[in-house]
Amino acid sequence: MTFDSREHLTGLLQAALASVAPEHAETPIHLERPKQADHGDFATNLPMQLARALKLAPRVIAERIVRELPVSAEVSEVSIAGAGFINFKLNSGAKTRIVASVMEQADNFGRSTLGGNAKVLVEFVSANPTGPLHVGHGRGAAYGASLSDLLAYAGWDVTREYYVNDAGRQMDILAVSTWIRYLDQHGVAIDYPPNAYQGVYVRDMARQLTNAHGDKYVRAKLAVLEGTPGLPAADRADDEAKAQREQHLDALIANGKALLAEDWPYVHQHALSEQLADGRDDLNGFGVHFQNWFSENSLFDTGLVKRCLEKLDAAGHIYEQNGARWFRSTDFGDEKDRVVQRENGLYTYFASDIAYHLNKYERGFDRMINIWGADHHGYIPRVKGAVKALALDPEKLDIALVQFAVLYRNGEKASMSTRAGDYVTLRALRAEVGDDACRFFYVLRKADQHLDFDLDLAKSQSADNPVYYIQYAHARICSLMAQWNGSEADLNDANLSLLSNPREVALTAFLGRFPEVVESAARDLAPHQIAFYLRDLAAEFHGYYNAERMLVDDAALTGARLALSVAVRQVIRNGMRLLGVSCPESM
RNA sequence: GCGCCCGUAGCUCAACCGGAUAGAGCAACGGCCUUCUAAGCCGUAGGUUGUGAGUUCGAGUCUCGCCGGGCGCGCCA
Repeated sequence: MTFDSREHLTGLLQAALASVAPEHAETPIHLERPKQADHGDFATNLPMQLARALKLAPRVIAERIVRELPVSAEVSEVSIAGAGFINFKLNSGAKTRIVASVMEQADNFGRSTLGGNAKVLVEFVSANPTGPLHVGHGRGAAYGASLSDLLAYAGWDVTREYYVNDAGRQMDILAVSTWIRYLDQHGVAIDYPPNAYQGVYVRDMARQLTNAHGDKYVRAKLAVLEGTPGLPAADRADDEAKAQREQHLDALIANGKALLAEDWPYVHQHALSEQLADGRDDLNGFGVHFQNWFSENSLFDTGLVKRCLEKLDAAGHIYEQNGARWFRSTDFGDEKDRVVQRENGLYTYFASDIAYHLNKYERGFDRMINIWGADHHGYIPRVKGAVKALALDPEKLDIALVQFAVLYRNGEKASMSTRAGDYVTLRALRAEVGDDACRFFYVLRKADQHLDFDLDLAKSQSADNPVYYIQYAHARICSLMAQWNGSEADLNDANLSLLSNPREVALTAFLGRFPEVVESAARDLAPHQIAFYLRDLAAEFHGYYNAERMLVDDAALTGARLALSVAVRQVIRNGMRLLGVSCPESM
């Protein structure tokens, strides 16, 4: 197994180092895979790292290290090159062994213990349950799910969590939106506020209310509108008009709460659970699953928000000003202090978020990863600040930002306007391009890069589409196996030494990289590395397939080549599973 | 204005935490199907890594300035 090869070479180098420069024996050995094949299978820049400390030319150090290198049967050639690299070539046995390893470890090939079974919480999506998920949430979902699966594969104990913003004004707006639609359906025509939720799903929920409880929630128009400032002209976009619209909406909410009294929570709850169920259904269909749906309201119910602020207060980080209570986040690197409790007594979103993070720490995770939309980056200092103020370890908290995804159709941007309610939903995107292409395209870019999502390309069943390219390699191998008149188990005894042509050697080396890619991707929180690796692996296989015939008269050679092919298929499966993309057996 | 992120082939993006000659895929051009799936393969062309300095054996990668783009700067969430 190549991983052993890496460790093996490290051991040889450490031994040589101990004798050449005992005082620097602890220097970390960095082994890399050279880009160029003639630079060998592995290379180290160790001599260059030592050059300054030893005050010697790198090549001189390289010569001394090579002289002291223990003899190894695994290594066929050691050379000094460039400014002071030491290049290693492995013997062919060491390389083809990887094929047997893949077959033996099967679904577990590439699995790592890097995470040391540490408990990590990955929180993602966490969209307000006020309407269907859109394509921006989709990227967070795809990234979070793949990252979680990747971390689990790399040895972490992963918990996937969705933070449900079920408290606060946005939920009230959804409830009042539903109620106004409901009233309209019962002949009580209220001008629909432009800042209420516009989507057709609001009407659907209103109808559901009627189906369940008839006209129970109908109230007189005058009562509903009582005390509201009214709506300014629709074409006014000045600050005064905007403020008035907000006041109008808040007054409608207040009236709703008063008029419906104990029935208001029902309407509120109905809207919440409908939207939550819709989102959950959507995500499940997308292959995105959560262990926890964490309610923001529960933080108030259990008194944690209060306790949390008391704790901060006791530590002297809270003060009062203008009737509100402020957290002195500037003491912890934020650019200004932040309100945690408003003049009207209500807690801000930030207050419950502090409590949420305290709760995460109290649950005993070794590490927490928040996946946020990049537009929230300004929020990082205050959350980190709150964590520090609570005397918790900020190093345990990682915040991964996901940039926007912009859809392109026929070369033009697709509309993403939330206000008009005509934005592209995740569900619509999934239906249009399919879950496989969707998941793959979302993670084909580094998360912190803007993503141009080309709908036409994702849909195209052509060579241009990288999803099919990889799936096709997998299907080809399945097809080969179906046509071969042998049993797969026999491949375990294949004579791998027959895999000697350059393409075969290159392909086996490529398979050996997979565990390294898994670790690197996990370390960098970068599942896109898996996607790139798989595409390159598929390319390597397609090239091999076109150059050599697999099913030949020579049974031994056929066996060796099919063993290699099956190993490729296995690695494709393992990688695609991390990305949540299927591997059809035929296309 | 201040803060964070980003500028790599015509386009979309990689580049193993500072390494060797910066790599893929589209698009362009030229080849390969009477044999295992042409959703494929082979080849050609395409670059002063936005720009100017600095750090050192060595910079796409680190530091600073400038230019250009995105986002954020609520008692919203």
